[in-house]
Amino acid sequence: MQLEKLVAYHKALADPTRIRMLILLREGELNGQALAQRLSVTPATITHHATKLRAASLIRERRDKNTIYFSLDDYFIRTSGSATADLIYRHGAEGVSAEVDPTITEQQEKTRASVLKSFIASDGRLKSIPAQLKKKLIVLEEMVKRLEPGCKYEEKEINEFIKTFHEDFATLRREFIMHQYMFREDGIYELNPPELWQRWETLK
Amino acid sequence: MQLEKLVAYHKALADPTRIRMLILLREGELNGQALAQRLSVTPATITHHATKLRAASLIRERRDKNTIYFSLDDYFIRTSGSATADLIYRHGAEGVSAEVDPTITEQQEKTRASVLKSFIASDGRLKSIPAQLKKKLIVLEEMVKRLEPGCKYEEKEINEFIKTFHEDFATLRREFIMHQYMFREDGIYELNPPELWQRWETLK
DNA sequence: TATTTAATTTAACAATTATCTAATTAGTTA
DNA sequence: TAACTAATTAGATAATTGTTAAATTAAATA
Repeated sequence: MQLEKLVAYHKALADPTRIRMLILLREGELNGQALAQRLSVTPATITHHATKLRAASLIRERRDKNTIYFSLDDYFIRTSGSATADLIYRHGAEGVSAEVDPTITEQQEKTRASVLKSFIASDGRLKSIPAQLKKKLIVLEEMVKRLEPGCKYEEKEINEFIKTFHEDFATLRREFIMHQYMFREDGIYELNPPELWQRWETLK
Repeated sequence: MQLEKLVAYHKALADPTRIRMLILLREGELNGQALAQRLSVTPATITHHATKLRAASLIRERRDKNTIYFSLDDYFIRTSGSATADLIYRHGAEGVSAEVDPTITEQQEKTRASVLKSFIASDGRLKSIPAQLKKKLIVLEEMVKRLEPGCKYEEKEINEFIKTFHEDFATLRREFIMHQYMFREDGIYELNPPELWQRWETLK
């Protein structure tokens, strides 16, 4: 049955230790003992979790002599719009001390300007929502910069804000969450720190 | 912490009763007792699950007199590429007895032909992978029709097959799975029945 | 063959969770 | 106010699951 498979997939991702395993594997393959050490658990625990991750096709294994190396299964390649893949593939920068200043080259700035020019009308409203991820992120970031960091917004306020750009507030509000520009808790919306935003500069 | 939220989200979807709640709600709002009856559990159990789904922003509630109506939260709008949303939003047709024959209008067939013309070269290979979902589905379906129903393929075989169309076999193989053209178990790939395929006819 | 190394299995335990029944709360209506 | 209805809470139970220590397997090497 289809349902069981879906449940199994979510169960596989419904445990902090397993998610942390995936985050570690993002940087390359690791063997069982290394994982055990990094996660402060025993090798037996790693075996246990690896079994579940393997069943959900989230990891692969490779044997070299006595050692088994685990790695991410390419099923798990970054999907635009999957918060899970997003967290895992992005987590690297976070762990490595200070935030890298996202320096933007002249060429990138040119791209940005041209995208904004083609999607934002003279009255400041969106002509359309870009379908291409990179362009969409440029536009979303531009919108979100108009919001106050640390300020809590009601859903209605966010809707009104978005409607000054485009009538389809539901879609855009969802994109804000999906690409980590904002988070929502109990119906209240708030800006994320820019380090969490999905960066268009890193694309294509 | 970011990790906890992600785990909570997957936990929310890691239970068959909760998934079935979402599937039921796809057709419209329902109150607690109705849900309890449809799922053959007690109202108390519904309350229990509703609490978790609400915490993950998957459902909303509306009160009318004594009755509380549950509905899908629009956070949960169909995302291209989410197997979960896919199952839930598609499940309707499945439950309702026989498969509806996907009749294709003349106009749709025209669209299809034109898409195939622009993306498939004269030697049968892909010029590029369409970025737009509908076009992508048309092309994927065309490829997948070349595979044998019921036949089990090794990953290597699938890779070879895809490479006769395009060098990026990893991406395309993943798309096959994601859009339910194929399923994978223990590294073996097999065609899904066409009723499960994501239909381009229903889009846009 | 004996030793070493890495991973897995087994058995046990604690924590979490899905479910129920029974009691309670919140809101409506007579 | 009392009676009714729908949902929630509380408490109990059974099943599942994360973790560990100890025993076992598998492979490599001396």
